[in-house]
Amino acid sequence: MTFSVATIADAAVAPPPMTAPQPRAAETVTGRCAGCSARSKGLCGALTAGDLPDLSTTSRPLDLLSATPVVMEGEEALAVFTVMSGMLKLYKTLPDGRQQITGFATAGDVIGLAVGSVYAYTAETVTASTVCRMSRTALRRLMERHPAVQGRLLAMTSVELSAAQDQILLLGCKTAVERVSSFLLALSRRSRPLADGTPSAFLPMPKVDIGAYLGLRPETLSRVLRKLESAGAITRLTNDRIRIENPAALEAAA
Amino acid sequence: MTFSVATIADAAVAPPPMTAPQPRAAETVTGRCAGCSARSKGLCGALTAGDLPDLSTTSRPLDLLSATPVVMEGEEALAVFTVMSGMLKLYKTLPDGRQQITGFATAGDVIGLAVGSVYAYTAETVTASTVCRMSRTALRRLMERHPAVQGRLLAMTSVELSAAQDQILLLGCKTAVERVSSFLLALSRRSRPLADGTPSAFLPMPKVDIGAYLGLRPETLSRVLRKLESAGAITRLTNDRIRIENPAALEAAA
DNA sequence: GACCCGCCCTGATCTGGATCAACCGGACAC
DNA sequence: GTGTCCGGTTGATCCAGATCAGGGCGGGTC
Repeated sequence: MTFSVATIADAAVAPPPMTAPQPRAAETVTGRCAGCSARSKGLCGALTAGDLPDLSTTSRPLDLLSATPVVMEGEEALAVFTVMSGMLKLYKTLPDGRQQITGFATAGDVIGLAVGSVYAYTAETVTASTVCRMSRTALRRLMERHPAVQGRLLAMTSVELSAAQDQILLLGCKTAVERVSSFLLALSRRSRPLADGTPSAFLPMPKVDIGAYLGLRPETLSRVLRKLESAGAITRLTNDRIRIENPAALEAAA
Repeated sequence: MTFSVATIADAAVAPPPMTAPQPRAAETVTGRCAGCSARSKGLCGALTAGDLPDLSTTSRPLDLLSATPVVMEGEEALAVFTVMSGMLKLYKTLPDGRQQITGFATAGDVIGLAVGSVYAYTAETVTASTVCRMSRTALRRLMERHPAVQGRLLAMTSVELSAAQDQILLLGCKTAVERVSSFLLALSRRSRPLADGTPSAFLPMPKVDIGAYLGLRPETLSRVLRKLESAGAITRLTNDRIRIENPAALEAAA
């Protein structure tokens, strides 16, 4: 059962959470982007403050509940979305329903860039998220007017390509323990350390999604985590937070 | 045992094969690019004939024997290379020696683009090949002078990213039969059909390399090919040429 | 010619992770 | 409260593909 992106995106707009930027009536459209927490990231980081009117008039923020599809594989690629907060999973589906998560998107990431006229993957929120929509034609016009945007897009795509190749290495060569160790290390690099300074990893997505990202069943993931814990490499603080006790041990295992 | 790229590339220049474009003494540098068989592909396709002097003065063709490394993972990324003919394998290596081939490059492909200052993968010829070298600084200058080159680079990187995500799906979800079927179909799309019109696939690389690309051992690859052959989906004409007897059966298996 | 070497193929066996099944505990509805 | 559902965990078993082992063949050198 598929829905059009616009339909879902509009229907699933969440009641405004306190954390999301809410334009006040007196606020100008320029001000909306000026106050954006993701302003320095994503595509927008390539623009100076003077260019903000170009942005504000063409982009529109959306607050989304969790489990909301934003773009659907195979549908016409009409817009791109910059993640402002929250987390999304990007995945591809085989005809028989098997799914492979190709990545998780967080603040600053851009989703929905398509080579052809249709999206190559599905993107769906895993937590309540805020994304900023820009139509494809607006993006094209922005690129023409501001060449730096194209450069930024190239840089971001190159980084993603490199990450995808790392994932190919992981899926093609590594064992279950190596995959999980690599994943936890990568997460811990993007996550703030705990109050006492030890690194940690934040896993808001369900275990089955982590498995679908690493090419493992959730049962296997659970066993590996317990193995790492009993080896003293990690401690499971809560269901979605892991403390890295021994980064060197994880490095060695990855 | 690693060698510097320049050392190997210079040492391994092959005796001029008859098929490679050979600049004659009277030929101008502009003429060299004008006669290039890969002119319309790769980066150069973004340039018009009038821009050829810019290309010819900054790029240099190299004839390479098979099994010659062109760029080495971890070495300083000083140049990019456009493949003019032949085939290269791109791979990443784990500390213990396991290798994952992330792709094969053929005419028109650009290799050596790096996010940071070092190459993220090794590229090595699998057949005798001709590549065209351009320094990173020359590429940067070319992009500044010709914005279309940056656009072309973005398009090529996006296509590669999409291909990498397909490969992630393959490695994360698919069975051995599905992987080989997908691979043969992808190859047959890039390969000319046989004289009688039936599609075919050309596999100049050793079986162990195909395996390293698909995340399979060569023994498994051999068994799967036999299985597909006895199922009537393919016929092995020679060691490096396969006739696709039943594309629909392969599609179904992929 | 004989020999060697690299690549490929085939058979036998092994194993890491998948699959199947059961259970637990927290969130939610009623 | 009770029932249900869903995500996670654990144990038992299975199997696809890895690993181990041997043999064939074509191209190269001497």
